[in-house]
Amino acid sequence: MNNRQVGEIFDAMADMLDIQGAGYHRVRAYRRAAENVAALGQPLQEIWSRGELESIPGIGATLAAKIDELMRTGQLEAYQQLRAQIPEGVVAMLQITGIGPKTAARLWKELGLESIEALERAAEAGRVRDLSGLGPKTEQNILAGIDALKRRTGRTRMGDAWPLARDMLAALRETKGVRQAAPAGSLRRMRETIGDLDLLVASSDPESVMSRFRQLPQVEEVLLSGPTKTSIRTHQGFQVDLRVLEPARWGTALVYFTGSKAHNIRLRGLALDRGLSLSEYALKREDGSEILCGTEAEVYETLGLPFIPPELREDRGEVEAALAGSLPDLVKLRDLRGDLQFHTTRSDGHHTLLEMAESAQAYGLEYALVTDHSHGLGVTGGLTVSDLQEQQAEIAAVNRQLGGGFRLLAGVEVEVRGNGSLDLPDEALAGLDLVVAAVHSGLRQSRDQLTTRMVAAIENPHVDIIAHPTGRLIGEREPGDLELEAVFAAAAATGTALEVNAHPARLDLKDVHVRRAIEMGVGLVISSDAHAAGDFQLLEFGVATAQRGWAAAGDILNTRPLESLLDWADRGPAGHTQRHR
DNA sequence: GCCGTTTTCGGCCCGACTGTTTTCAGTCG
Repeated sequence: MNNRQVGEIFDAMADMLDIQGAGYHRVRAYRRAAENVAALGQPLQEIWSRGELESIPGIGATLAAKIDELMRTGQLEAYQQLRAQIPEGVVAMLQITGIGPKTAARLWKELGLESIEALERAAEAGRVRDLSGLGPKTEQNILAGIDALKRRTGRTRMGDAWPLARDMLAALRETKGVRQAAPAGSLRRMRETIGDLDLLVASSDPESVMSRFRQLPQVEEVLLSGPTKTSIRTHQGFQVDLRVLEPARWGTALVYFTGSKAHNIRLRGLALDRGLSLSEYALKREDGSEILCGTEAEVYETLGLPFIPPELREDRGEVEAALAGSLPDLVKLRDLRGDLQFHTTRSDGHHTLLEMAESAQAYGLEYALVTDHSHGLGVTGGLTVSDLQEQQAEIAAVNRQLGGGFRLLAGVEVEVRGNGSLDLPDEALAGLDLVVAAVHSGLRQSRDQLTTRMVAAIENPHVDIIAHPTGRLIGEREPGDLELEAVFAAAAATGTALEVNAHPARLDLKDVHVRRAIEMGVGLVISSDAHAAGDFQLLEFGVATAQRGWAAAGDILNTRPLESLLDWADRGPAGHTQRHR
């Protein structure tokens, strides 16, 4: 029973309790527990075996007992009972926009509808309007919502949502009266996937902004539109919400719409402690007078807090840290001096070594490590020992050509074979500046097998960095079944670094694992995994992921100057012996 | 169901929009 499974059970229980009409706060307690379990970054099972479940925020005696039951028996009586009482299809109705727990319960109990399909037939037949309080419009909205649900492909990757947000905001900025325009919501917090896109605009002429927004070429359908809020659906079925407000209220609005919801609730609690009420419009005193905040910093300051970066706003301890003055000094994009994974046309990259080096230099990097695939990864036509030697000569030539201020480093992304050995000989690896090792095949191995294999790679004295440790592809492929605690322990013991792969499809390690790895003393690197000259910009996503994992510059090895990085890697035998003690 | 320099009970964030109502419930974020 892993963290994800427990979280899903608590979330499902929250849905079912909600339909049953359980109290709002009880339902919220289950949802909060689900979120906090998902945010742990370490196995719930280990916390359970140490008897420390109640140390998890939002887990009290009752929920701890439920987790205990799940861990011991793999079952949960209370969950089974709920499932027996409420048809699965009724719970599924909650996914339809516009249908909440109250409506779902009534459709089920009063119309006998037990699935989305049955609901669709009833709505088409005009039977839904028979319920008091539901009319023809609601019926049409339900049908539109079912249609949207069928087309919905789940959450969108951060890397796909950003271009859409940038395009729409650029268009809105051209509208008269606009002072500020920014993304908000999970996109601004740089979550790996985005549900709906939230945009925020400050303008003296809201109606012009709304009008422009409704007419953007990306818009397929206007879902709702009022003076301050408009929601649309794009042709791809992606929902975008726009809020427009007056510039003087920008700070409170940006805090509010950036969220997370859980973070906002904490801020509101702090406001109440100070006799204030916080909304998206202002902080309000008890006498009704308003404190307007034009910046986010003013909002936090009024609450007695330092500025909390959006990437931390998940109610994962950032409010406590802010109160204690112990917020981390997060790593910034500009702290990165180099990149430690990119590819060229020698394997599966699209540009030559020189083109990639020039792009890396133009991007502002001081060094970059070439890491074409080794030959074991057949699909990419990877490097043999002699290819690697040829490339080293080429690297020297490019370094001479580019001159000072930038240094290309010799490396490889060597394949970790099924048994944990590497598919290049020691002699070939010894001549490189840094060696990156990765698993690309056999990710479906058993937990024991995969973990043993990964630990073997980590303990290999030639290996400096493990690339994309879990192998996941967001929305496409589940991570390998790894015992990450063992991987982190091995990495910390040997001084082998783990990668935070910046590609938006990977983001691997992910945020909560970054945080756990740092706690365990693991050194990290942020790498672009660039396959084309423009891909160094992806580093931004890797930095954001590290920030979400509370990483400071000191936790990230490629923030170091070249000399210091090479000292760490120390290719000499003594250095390795020392580091792999 | 959680939680506590308001501590074992009584709180638990705040507001917009819609559809259906004659003043508001439900949903959403």
